[in-house]
Amino acid sequence: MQGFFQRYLSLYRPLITRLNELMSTYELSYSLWQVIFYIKNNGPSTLVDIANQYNVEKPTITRRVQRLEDLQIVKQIPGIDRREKVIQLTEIGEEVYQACRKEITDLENRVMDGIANEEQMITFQTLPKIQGNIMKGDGRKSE
Amino acid sequence: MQGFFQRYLSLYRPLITRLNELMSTYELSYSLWQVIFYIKNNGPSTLVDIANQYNVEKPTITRRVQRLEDLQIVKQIPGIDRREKVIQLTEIGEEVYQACRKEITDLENRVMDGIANEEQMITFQTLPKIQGNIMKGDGRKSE
DNA sequence: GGTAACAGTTATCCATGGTAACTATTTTTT
DNA sequence: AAAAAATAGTTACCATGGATAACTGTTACC
Repeated sequence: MQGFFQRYLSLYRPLITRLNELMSTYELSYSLWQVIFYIKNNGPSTLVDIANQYNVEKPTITRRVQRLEDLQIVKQIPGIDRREKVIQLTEIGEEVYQACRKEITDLENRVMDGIANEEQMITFQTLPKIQGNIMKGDGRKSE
Repeated sequence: MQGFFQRYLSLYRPLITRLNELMSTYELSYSLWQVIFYIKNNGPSTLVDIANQYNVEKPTITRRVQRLEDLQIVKQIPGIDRREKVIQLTEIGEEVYQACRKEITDLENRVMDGIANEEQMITFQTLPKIQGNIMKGDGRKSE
């Protein structure tokens, strides 16, 4: 499938730019949205939970959470393990989630305009398979 | 198609990391590769040509080309319009192109492992349609 | 020949993410 | 139970990639 990477990657910048525009209304970006999305769908979570989910390092999540705390979108709740910082959505956070969720879903629909349902489904299913193949080949532990 | 963006975006970082690893052998990154690829396939080109192709600003391409000149992968050739900087692959550049082209194509094949040809084709065709929909909605000029 | 448009560069800034080194806890080992 | 190892999080610093604004030359237009 020669040229696949090019096609995949040339969509990235327009898409992420669009998403960030969309969320700038709430002083958010897609990277912050990921955190909101995660704790909304998985309940109160630690920074390590989130870092694992998105395959990024801990300091990256530390920063995202700090910004969300500044925006009063998340707050820390007491946990048993005092090493952990368990965070949760605030009420403001819930509202922001609902508003963004709607806008993102709308965009997801618009973006699929004129594309047959079957094609959408197949693309939807194929992307994670590709990701699996890439991450399988990572072979970090095999040294 | 709820959750599409998440699926699309979660593939980005593993993929670009993999590509950059692959090209670090040649002191390259994917962003530099794009320039090499463009002038290989379109012949001697100006910085504006390249910037237009990838929807990035001119200073971004200035930097990429400077680094490729340092690496002796591209060189400037004389043109009629003395404002323009027409660049072309050097002999070293040609060799690097061939080597990278091969490695990237190999990776493109590996990444599609276990995915039916039909699914590959549909995904391949769907991505640019989505991109079209996003960029259509940009409406920059319509103010 | 003067003005506008264009190609490219420089300087500066922003967003995102990585690594290394550290603190504070908890778990494991002995 | 004390020592060592592992874990969660933070801080400081750096790299990449891209944007904008302001600038220099050069060419096109009238």
